[in-house]
Formats: sequence, C-alpha cells, structure tokens
Amino acid sequence: MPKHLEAAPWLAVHDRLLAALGAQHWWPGETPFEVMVGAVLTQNTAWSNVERAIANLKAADALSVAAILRLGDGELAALIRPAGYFNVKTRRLKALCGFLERAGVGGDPVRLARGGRLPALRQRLLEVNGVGEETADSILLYALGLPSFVVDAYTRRIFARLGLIGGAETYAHIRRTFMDRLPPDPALYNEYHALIVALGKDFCRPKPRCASCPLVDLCPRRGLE
DNA sequence: TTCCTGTGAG
DNA sequence: CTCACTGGAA
Repeated sequence: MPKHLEAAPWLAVHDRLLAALGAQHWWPGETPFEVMVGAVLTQNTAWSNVERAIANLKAADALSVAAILRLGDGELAALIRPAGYFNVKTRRLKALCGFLERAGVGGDPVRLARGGRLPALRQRLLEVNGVGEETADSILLYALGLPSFVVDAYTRRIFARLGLIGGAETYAHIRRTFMDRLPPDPALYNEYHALIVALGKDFCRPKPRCASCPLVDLCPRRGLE
C-alpha cells in the first residue's frame, strides 16, 4: 500500500491560479529549437532581455543548430548580448547545439524526444554543459512536450509560503513532490509552471502583494512579510 | 560561495 | 542608487 499523497491542495492551487490569471500560453517560442535556446538564455535573466537576443539571432538568420555552431564565439556573444552573461551563454548554446548535432537531431531537434524514455533523456540533457535541472525540465516540457515538472525559484518561494513545502528541499525533492501528486499530463505541467511564474512576478514577490493575491485565503503567511 | 552581465522597475 | 530577473559551474 503506497503512502497516501494528498493531491487536493496542489490541484486546488492550479485551478485557482488558472481561474484568476487565465491561460498563459507558454512557452513563448515559435519552434522547439527556439524554446531550447530561450531556456538557456533566460537563466537568471528577465524574459524581455531574452526576446531581444532571440530577435538578434533571427535577424542574423542564426536561429538553428548549424548556424550557431558555425558562428565565432565573438559573433554569437554579440548577438545574445542583451540577455546578459553573454560569454557564459555563448559556451552553453554551443554545448547544447553540439549535443543536438551529435545526437543526430540537429536539423529537427524535436526528434530528440524519440531518444528513449524521459529519465534517460533528462540525464543526457543534464550532461550538457550549461543545462542544469531547471533548464533540462524546461526543454523536456516546453520544447518536447514531455511530462517533466519545472521547478524554479518562484515555485520554491510560493509553495513554502503556502506551507506545502519547507522551502529548503532540493530541486529533485520538490519536483517529485509535484509529480507524485499530479497526473503526468504535459498540458497540466505546462500551464501550472507558467501560472506559478505569473503569480511569482506579479503577486508572490520577494515583498509579497498579499492584498491582491488570488491565493490569499489559502496562504498561512499572508500579510506576515 | 562566488562569479557571470544587460536591462528595467522602483 | 539598489534589486530582481523563468540558473549553473567551478
């Protein structure tokens, strides 16, 4: 008999957020490869800056595995400059593209999803320099449509305030907490993470705006910070 | 823990 | 001016 997992609060938070904030239509990228590039560029970076970098790549006709591998480091760094950390992210984008190329999916990165089961594919992504857990899960979920829940700083902050996690758990532990309680539905994971980001940006900020938060009545820490 | 970096809100 | 931003590596 498996340990009973109380899923109701996690589903209730999703439903409340969806009703209050509406569908978020993530990821804001036009192709799976664009989503993968965005996942790297947005690391610790505001999305508005990532949009500029991606616009530069498009304008230079450089938004493909082959084009990025062909560019010199200096050229690529100049294009993604608005996204910050441009030297680090130049190496990371090249590592990602090199991986896709070696995997034989350079011309059609969505075919990466056919390379075995989710845990094995996730492990292969984690071996790529610059792809950590959140980036790997973002690629799996938003580029490939696979049911891998994305945990980020907002998730940790929001669910700690809600009292549903402690807040100091590892990434893997929090991810499992969600995945053990939600059906493995990519559309649900997609919407849920997007809603979490929206709440974290607009309401459950470092200094929270509890008065207008759609979750106030669910939150034991409302008004305490 | 520290470093990596541009951008915009406050 | 300071802070936060859909982190990850060394």
